[in-house]
Amino acid sequence: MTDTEGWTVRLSAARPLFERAGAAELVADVLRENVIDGSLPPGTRLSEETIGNLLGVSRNTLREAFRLLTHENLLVHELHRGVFVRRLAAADVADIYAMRRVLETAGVRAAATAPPEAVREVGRQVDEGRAAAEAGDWVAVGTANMRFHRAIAALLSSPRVDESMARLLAELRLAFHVMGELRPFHEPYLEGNARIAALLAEGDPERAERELLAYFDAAQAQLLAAYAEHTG
Amino acid sequence: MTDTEGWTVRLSAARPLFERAGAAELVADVLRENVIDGSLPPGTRLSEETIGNLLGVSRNTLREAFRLLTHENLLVHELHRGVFVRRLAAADVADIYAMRRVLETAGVRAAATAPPEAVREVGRQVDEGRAAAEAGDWVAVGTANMRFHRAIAALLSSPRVDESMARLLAELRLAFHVMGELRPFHEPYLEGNARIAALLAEGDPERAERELLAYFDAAQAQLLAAYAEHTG
DNA sequence: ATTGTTGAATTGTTGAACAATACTCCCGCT
DNA sequence: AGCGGGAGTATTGTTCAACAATTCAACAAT
Repeated sequence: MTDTEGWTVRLSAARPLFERAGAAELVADVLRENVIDGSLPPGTRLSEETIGNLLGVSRNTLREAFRLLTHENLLVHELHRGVFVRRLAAADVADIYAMRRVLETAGVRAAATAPPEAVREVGRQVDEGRAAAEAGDWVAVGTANMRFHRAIAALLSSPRVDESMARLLAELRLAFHVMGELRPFHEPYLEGNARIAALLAEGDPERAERELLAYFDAAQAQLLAAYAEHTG
Repeated sequence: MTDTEGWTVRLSAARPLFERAGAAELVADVLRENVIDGSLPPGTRLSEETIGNLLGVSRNTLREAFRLLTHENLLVHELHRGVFVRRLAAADVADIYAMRRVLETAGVRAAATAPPEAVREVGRQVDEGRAAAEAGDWVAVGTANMRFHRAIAALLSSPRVDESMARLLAELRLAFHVMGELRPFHEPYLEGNARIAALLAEGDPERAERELLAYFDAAQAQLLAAYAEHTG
């Protein structure tokens, strides 16, 4: 036994692999994927019969999956009318950004006491984004951007914050579908993200926070503008 | 029509009365109550057959209720084993306080731009707590304390923050059951809460934040101490 | 004492049935 | 033509019963 202390934690880390998911969870995963990537646009009605036949599950399990996604704010449930892919109002977009401001600014302020690996992860996502941009893959730039901001919140090392952040970003993707072109929405922020990562790496959280807040204002304004145009 | 602007909000406030809650929601309400007040202690297994017969609902609706509460982090669901009242680990308690620090300090910093009514609500809960303390009702002091902290987070005027905060505090109640006596846990903080409210009212968020952080450290330490004693 | 094995109990999932509600289309009326 | 009203249809809400899959405890074997 060369390893006199670490094997228990390594085993318990592997534990999630054993708690398999039930059918409802699997169905929810599939639907979540299709909602997030836009295959099921906001407003789409999800018929129990149709989806049930499509995925080969019974109505009961399907309803459990619906309930899961409803509580993730990706679907809305109207009594006796069915479930629909959520349509975010402008106020929702603003609220999501409000909460992101809270969580992410707290993240950058915690950078000093965060594990170095967590700080490196922020920079890593900047590189991912740049690589995707050079390849012209703006969808990949978008996901790299999401991961960048998740990494910022993760500086707090709080599972609950991580989960909230993941849910907020998943919700936000519902709003992205109103943006026709992704490039003008993602490209301008590649540089800003790089600046934030650099400021964090060199230990200047105050300026990183200012930079981050500027990003929020710009991105929110841009998104809401597209929103007003799209709905009006 | 003497009322040219307020009737729409009053109507929409009455709206919840019309969208009937399904059976699952009602069952969830009952169970939530019993979990929160300790009738169903952490670790209790909730048998589908037993509870189903007890409440007179079918297994399907019961399972939907279970899922609701699982998503609120009050129950845990283990595949093929059933649902159990959540047992909070010490790490969970610490994490809950970590996220509270994030949300509530953000609330305090937003006090200047928050609606005056929201600031008054903070002070109101201080008074509630004091009144309950004089009456010797330490359970009521506890709920007033919860509402006090919810009011602080509510200074951000963000529905999503409010919901997160409500869930965190509901979770935290699971931990309170290890405290035998409530008085020594709640009484010391009445004065601190009053100071925080006063500092907010007179526009000194920096000191309010310091006071609040001191509260978090003290309460978390006290709770974790009781935890260590109880489990060890 | 540890390791298989068996069997009972519980959960997971399905399909069907019926009730309650919303939606559609057609009819009669103005 | 346009506008209600109403019957019929389609969909969801809820329950129930059955079977499959899995866990758990008791027991047997080594």
